[in-house]
Amino acid sequence: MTNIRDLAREANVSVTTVSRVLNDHPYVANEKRQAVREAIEKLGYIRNQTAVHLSTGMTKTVGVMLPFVDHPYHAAILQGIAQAAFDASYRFLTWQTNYVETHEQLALDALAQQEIDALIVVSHSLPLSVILPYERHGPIVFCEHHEDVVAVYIDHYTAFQQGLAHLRQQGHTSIGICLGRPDSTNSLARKHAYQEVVCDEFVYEQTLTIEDGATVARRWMQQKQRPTAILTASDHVAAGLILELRKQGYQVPGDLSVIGFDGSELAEVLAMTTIAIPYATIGRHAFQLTIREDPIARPQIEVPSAFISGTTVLPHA
Amino acid sequence: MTNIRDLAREANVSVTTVSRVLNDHPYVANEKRQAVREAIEKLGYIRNQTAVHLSTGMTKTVGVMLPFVDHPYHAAILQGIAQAAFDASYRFLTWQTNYVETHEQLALDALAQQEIDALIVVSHSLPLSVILPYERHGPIVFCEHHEDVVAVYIDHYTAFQQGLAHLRQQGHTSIGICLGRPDSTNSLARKHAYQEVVCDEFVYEQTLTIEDGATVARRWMQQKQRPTAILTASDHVAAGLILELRKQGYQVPGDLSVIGFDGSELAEVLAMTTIAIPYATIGRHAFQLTIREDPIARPQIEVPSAFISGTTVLPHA
DNA sequence: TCTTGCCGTGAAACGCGTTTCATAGCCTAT
DNA sequence: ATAGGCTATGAAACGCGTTTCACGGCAAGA
Repeated sequence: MTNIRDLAREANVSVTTVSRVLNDHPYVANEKRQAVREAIEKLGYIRNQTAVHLSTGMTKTVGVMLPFVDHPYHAAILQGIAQAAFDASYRFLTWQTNYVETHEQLALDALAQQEIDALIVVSHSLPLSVILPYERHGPIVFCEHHEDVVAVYIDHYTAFQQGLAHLRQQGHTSIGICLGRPDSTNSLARKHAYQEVVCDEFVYEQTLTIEDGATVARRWMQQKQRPTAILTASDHVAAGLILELRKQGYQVPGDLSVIGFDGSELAEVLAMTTIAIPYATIGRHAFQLTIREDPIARPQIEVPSAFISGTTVLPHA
Repeated sequence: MTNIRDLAREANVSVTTVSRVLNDHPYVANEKRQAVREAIEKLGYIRNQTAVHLSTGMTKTVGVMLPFVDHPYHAAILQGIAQAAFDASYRFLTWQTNYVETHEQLALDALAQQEIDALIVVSHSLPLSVILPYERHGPIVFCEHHEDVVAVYIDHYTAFQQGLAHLRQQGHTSIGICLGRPDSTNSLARKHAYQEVVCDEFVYEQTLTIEDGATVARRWMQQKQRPTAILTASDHVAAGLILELRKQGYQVPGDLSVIGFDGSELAEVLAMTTIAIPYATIGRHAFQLTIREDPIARPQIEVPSAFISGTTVLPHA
């Protein structure tokens, strides 16, 4: 492999000058610049990026810690990160953690070991007390709300309030909710909004996928005391719920009103009442925050959710 | 930042010995090994990975070139890659290209510039004549079939034949197909299978998403001459098609039989007839092929598809 | 007793681009 | 005429871990 010293020799200049040409620095005479360019051409030189990384002390790479790359919600955030990173000529490394703490730790290690310049935590199970000390090695941005961290998030409390208010306006008093991981930050905020207005609790936990939604449907069908409406934590869960109910001969919204969450394509095609979240925007903001200039301040960005009226909610008699 | 020379000084050994301790090499006396460990502890040493990368000439990182990170089909492959890479202590960098050739080129550049050790091409639009020369910089593995390249793929020709044969057995003679990018390798294979058995062609192109499926439904409804069955190139397209038709009062499979493609959760909950593809397996194999020992041979792995009988196909009178 | 051979250790080279600092010529403002 | 500033250029240091090579010591096989 030819390196810049070979180029310098070939072009009769110093390595400094070669480096300047490579980086488009000014203060290089045109003849020398030309000579270096010819040497590059002649010797087929290709810049070694790992050397650049070592030399500059940065990798122009951010890490992304997320539980699953193939779940629609996370993939949508990833999409936003991918786009913003691309625009800024950054790369991103992904740690798919499955919420396993030792796997999450590897992403933190990578930050400490200077493999990445910054870390975006989409979702985590390690406590903040473990994660935050790593901020001394580089910016860490969260995609969910915590006090005193850099974060871009949506207000799940308010979003759920909106959904619940809508159902109550429609006369529903017996309302159920579907949550993901029961103790996640987001679930706690949702449960909080729920418990403020509801007496009889119908909480379905660990619902993440379409299949989980179908499972909720089966549980609902077997219940003696049933809610007349369910607010879910994802369109996929809602879709599984709706489709399974209909498959079994129930009416949605006739027998059960359902509200989704995400504002996905799936909600659109099912004409689902849902709460739209701009996930790609979250990803983009998160990336932007990693490369912000001020490393001291801890900005927080709240992105808005939007209630979308569809055909899966009916007034309750 | 403390480095191994600081450690060597602190522990009264040479940097070589420190390196050996760090890498668990034998031939280090226990006292010295212990002394180095204490120095690491005392000085809070953290290995600089970029230096390791430069020194060893490899990054333990593979690149993934794919059009979209948030499309179910690609995300599923990514999932397999993520898992296999994790198991092998590798990382992966993702280039989301949107099929833009200049973006694809950046992934190739990264391979040449030693940012990644190998590249997995999930899908591409650059011609092979541009891509293959980069094999001299590291292994390149494709997730679709081409002659004389390292590849892991499914036989779309045979898979489509299966679907078509099923429809014909059920008495359908007027059959339509949905394709993605019309000139992609996979689409060509599919079209090939289709044109071998069908006279009247109903080809719906550029279908990738649920929304695209709904669009196909609208087109189908407006057609005078309509197929009685449609074979799609993805479950999402099929789902959009089915749900839109039902929303408009048509019967599936009564008015139109539909076969999906992927074997996704969505197909399962819709009890869709589909062709299941083990995408995660493709991703895993692809990763394995990047770190294979023999860099000369060009192995190919064909992964099987599986016809899954559901409730979206009805015999034609 | 002599030769292998393994254990243990370190100096120095290596991978390679960036950046600091010093130097020098030349022009402009005072 | 002189100080100050800009253009140009290169030597050398820097970032930092790995690896090659050489060498001393000791034990086992010949």
